Amino acid sequence: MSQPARRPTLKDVAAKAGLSVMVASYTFSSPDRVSAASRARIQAAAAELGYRPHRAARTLRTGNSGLIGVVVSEHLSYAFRDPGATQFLAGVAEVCAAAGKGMVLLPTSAHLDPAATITAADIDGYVFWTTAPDDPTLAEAVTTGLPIAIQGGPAIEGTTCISIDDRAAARAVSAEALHGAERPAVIAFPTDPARQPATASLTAITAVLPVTQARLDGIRASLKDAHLDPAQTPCLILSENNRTRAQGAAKELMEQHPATDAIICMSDEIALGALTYLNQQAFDIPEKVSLTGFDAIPEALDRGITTIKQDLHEQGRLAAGIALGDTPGNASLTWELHISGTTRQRRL
Amino acid sequence: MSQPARRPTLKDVAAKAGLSVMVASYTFSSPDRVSAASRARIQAAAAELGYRPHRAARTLRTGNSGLIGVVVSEHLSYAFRDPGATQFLAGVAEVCAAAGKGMVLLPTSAHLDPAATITAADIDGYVFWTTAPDDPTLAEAVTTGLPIAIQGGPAIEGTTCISIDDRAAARAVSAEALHGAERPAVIAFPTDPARQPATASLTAITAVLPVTQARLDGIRASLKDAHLDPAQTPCLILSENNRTRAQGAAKELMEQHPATDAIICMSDEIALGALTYLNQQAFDIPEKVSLTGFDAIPEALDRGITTIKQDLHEQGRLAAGIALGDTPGNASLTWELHISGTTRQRRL
DNA sequence: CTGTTAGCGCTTTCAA
DNA sequence: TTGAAAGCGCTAACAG
Repeated sequence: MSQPARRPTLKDVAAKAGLSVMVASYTFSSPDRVSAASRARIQAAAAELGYRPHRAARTLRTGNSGLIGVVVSEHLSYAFRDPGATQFLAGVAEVCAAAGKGMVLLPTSAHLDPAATITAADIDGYVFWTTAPDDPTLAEAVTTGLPIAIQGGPAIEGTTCISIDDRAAARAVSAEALHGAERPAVIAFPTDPARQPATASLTAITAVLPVTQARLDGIRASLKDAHLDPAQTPCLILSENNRTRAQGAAKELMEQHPATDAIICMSDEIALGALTYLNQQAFDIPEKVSLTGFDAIPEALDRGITTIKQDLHEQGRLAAGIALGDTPGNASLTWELHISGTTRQRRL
Repeated sequence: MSQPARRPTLKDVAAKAGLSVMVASYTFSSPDRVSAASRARIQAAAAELGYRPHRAARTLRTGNSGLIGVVVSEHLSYAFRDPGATQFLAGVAEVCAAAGKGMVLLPTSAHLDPAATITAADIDGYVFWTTAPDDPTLAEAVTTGLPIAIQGGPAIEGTTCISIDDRAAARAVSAEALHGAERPAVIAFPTDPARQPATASLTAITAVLPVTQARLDGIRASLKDAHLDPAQTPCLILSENNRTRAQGAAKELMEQHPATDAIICMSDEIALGALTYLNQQAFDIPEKVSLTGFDAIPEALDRGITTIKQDLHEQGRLAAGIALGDTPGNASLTWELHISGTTRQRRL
């Protein structure tokens, strides 16, 4: 009878090589401490047995796991739907891959205990995608004392916030939408987790996510800059950052406010949906209606949307670095106004 | 002097509650074994100390980690770029979230040791996204003896392949493209990892990925069904499943073969790129040129592309279930031909 | 229902 | 350069 299949351990390897467990251990963790001859014997034995280091045992002993935890909002699957999140996470993935680290997408949902979530894996650091200041999962993560990077804020003690100045950028891009406009409107991100779609006056709105709030503030500022009244500016709040919904919202907007001559969209995803509707209806863009987005996703650039360029991919790389233990440099993140075909020229 | 901060252990909790370690352990793992009174005392002590179970220790002891490993091709960031992968992974994510399991995206790249990759985390099962039969990472995963689900194949001993009959589906959708066509062409996925773009006759092509090969075979079969010659059918091979590249390929195709009257695209992503070009050039679709895709991603449905519906999201759910230990049911996966505006009507 | 004992596989510590 | 011992935090297996 052969032995029942059992995963070989260092002990097995050592026995096979006729050396002590420690020589085997050193061979994998600090090869230089071992003589070349011993090293070779251990390696041969390991190969023959199909030995593989046991990660959990190593983690238990050393205290780190080679994994970083990524937390993306309420629905994990959102990570694969939102184009911004997607770009950001691709950057995170790149750094993890280069460092040979794994990336754990942590499940989050209202009915899961945040503590359980955060503990669900042994993790060396966390990356959060845009969340609310009172996110319990975030609070839980902070108590671990591990490095935490948060894209888009909130800026919280014990974490590193990776974010451009959304307020300034939103102000700048809105200003482009507002050239020659008298009756602007806004299509906005959801303002709270419940995600009720709604229409309101711009002054009446506050948002839970810092990013959303900052962009709203920027838009309000640019309205004032242009001597327009936020209280008179309709704002459609979507239930999701999604181009199909945005298309519906644009329809609703133009039917209820047919004189609208500028649509400020809080993201390119929204702008793409609005653009589809406007094109279908053969609105003259930008002459009759101007349109702006935010984020400069490739498709928006292709379709000539005036928007804000920010490098979410690079931000992902940065965030991953911080989660892996880089000391957070104070490199302030840049954005750039990308003026294209959906806005009217600045009058000289 | 206060104690140096140390993460509290079960022992601390037990001591504080004046009970044994095991009562504390049971309180977390099988609460029913413990009297309500003890449970309450343990919970109170745990809360006060900020106790959190130590995952690695539990993993070391029990042998499972609550994590599943996801392997996506060469570039991890591809997981967040390809719309098909994205739908699939959203499904995986959903099941993981519901089960309270984490999802580890394992880094893979040519210069990383596959063994290291597979070992990079303690994992209870694997999900692979479409890979090649000789993928060394896959081979390594198989040696672990853990459950493995592979979307799109290869179908390999020791794994569960989650896939529709791509050949039959490709044959069916191509047949739609070919109604009334005499000079068809194909725009195809990359055929090998080196991903050289190329143009060739359809007969000359073989592909590394089973999915690609099956779709090619199906297309060839439908050409024969229609008494057309695969050897006369140009096939453009892309370097990436990407609509921008597909748009360029469509341009190249129509410039070099202006009489082309049907374009069979291996995915909706490709079809969307081709459609953009054809629309720009004001080709009459479907009268002058018909067009088909594959996968039924939402945008393709919106734009009226004739395509194959398959539920990648559901396949992701299935794959996750298998990786989490479900016994692979033999539910054969279905697909459905979705006929829309980009193909000519079948002649009666 | 509660407690004791042993040990998961590895690496730190210290000694040879 | 190598080795023996100890123990990381937890839970399976068995008593009581």
